Amino acid sequence: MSQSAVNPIRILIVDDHPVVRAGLTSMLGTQLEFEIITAAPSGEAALDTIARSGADVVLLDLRMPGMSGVETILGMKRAGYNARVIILTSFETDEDIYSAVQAGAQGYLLKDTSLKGMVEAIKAVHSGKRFIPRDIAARLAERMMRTNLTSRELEILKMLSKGLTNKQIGHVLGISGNTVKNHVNSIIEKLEVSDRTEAATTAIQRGLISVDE
Amino acid sequence: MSQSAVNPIRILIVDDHPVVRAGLTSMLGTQLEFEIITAAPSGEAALDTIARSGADVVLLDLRMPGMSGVETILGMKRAGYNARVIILTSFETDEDIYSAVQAGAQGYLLKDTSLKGMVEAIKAVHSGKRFIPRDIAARLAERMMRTNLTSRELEILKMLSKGLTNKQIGHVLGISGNTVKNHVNSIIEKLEVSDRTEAATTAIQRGLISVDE
DNA sequence: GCAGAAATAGTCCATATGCACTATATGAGG
DNA sequence: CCTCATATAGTGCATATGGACTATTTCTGC
Repeated sequence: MSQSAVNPIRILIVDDHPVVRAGLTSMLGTQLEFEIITAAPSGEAALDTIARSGADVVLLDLRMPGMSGVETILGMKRAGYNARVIILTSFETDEDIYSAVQAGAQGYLLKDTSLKGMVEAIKAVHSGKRFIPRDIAARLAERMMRTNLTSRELEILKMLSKGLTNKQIGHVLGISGNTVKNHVNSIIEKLEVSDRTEAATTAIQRGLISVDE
Repeated sequence: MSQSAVNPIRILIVDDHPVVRAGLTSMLGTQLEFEIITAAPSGEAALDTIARSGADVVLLDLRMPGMSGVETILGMKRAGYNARVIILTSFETDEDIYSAVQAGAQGYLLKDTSLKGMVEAIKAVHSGKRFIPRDIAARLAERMMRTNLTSRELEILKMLSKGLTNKQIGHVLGISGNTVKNHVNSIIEKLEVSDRTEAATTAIQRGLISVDE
């Protein structure tokens, strides 16, 4: 059974930016084999819509106010919807991509992709394949190889990046400053950096922590 | 002389993302009083186009590969084009906004703005007013009040964020570690942070330094 | 149950950091 | 010419940091 205008791929667009919704609708709407069902502004709205319309492919923005892209994917799974998901985002960190793929996204697209690239990705994902750009796939593999920080280490990393000393961190967490020092040392070792300052900046670069939290 | 469909506001869209170009064209094209001249993918293309078409208002993405938004504004000034400029971006640091306004942008819009907001901004800017959202204007004012780092301090801040010690920085710059320490202390004081680590992370947050340089 | 990972806590020690000073040289602007 | 900002260099000191260890507890996977 091949795709045709008679049996189009039903696409749901989920993005909080009006410009992006209009852009995708306008670009993809020119393709005969696609049918844009709805452009939803949020993950909540998407779950609502998908229940009624039964989309084949969901184009999903990762960063949205309220329910994030990853949360939306998980919500879809919980509700038993098995539409295929393509993540669509502008600026991405390795952590973002990783968690989205972990959650069950089948494709990954950058917003600067051309119409041709998007059509290709949507068709690939709809036919059951995965679609992840080569360079991003490489980074993903590297990310999975990398020794991960434990949740405790991540917690301490966040506090350290806000300028807290080991003693202060220990006080907040109710553990000794010595223990914090141990954690900081293993953070430095795992990230292969030379001190806590570089640990903070590389963590931001890799998306392990964000600048505003 | 009032605006009408007979004498429309001529708009040039400059953005490297096909989706955004399509979205803006589709959204603004519905307005009778606007005429979309071209959607150019880069600053270079924009300078070319503006020479031929004479746009009234330029919607300009700040972050583009090649010629940045700020460079495009400066290029326009040098060439003597006096179209009014609205900056349009997704994620912005205070430094970005500041330099764009310094360069001569009259308006500032986030990409998650609604059609209504965009129309308002374009009309305001075209009629000679400035259009900068209240919260962004506040941040801009705060930014201008803030004591600036000297070029030496900025230089040291960059190295410090890469994990270099004062002694190492001194060695690279050919000055004593004591002097570097003095600079680091004034950086910490000016940024109102508690140590070098927080200095690095706040600098990234404010856009004083970037994560990949 | 046992191995291994993770979190906890500690010691020792060399070095780095942050802070409070003083002091000199230089260049820009009134 | 004088002043101010900047960059330079230094001293002294309390504290923080990073590295190398040992050791106990708890939890998870096999």
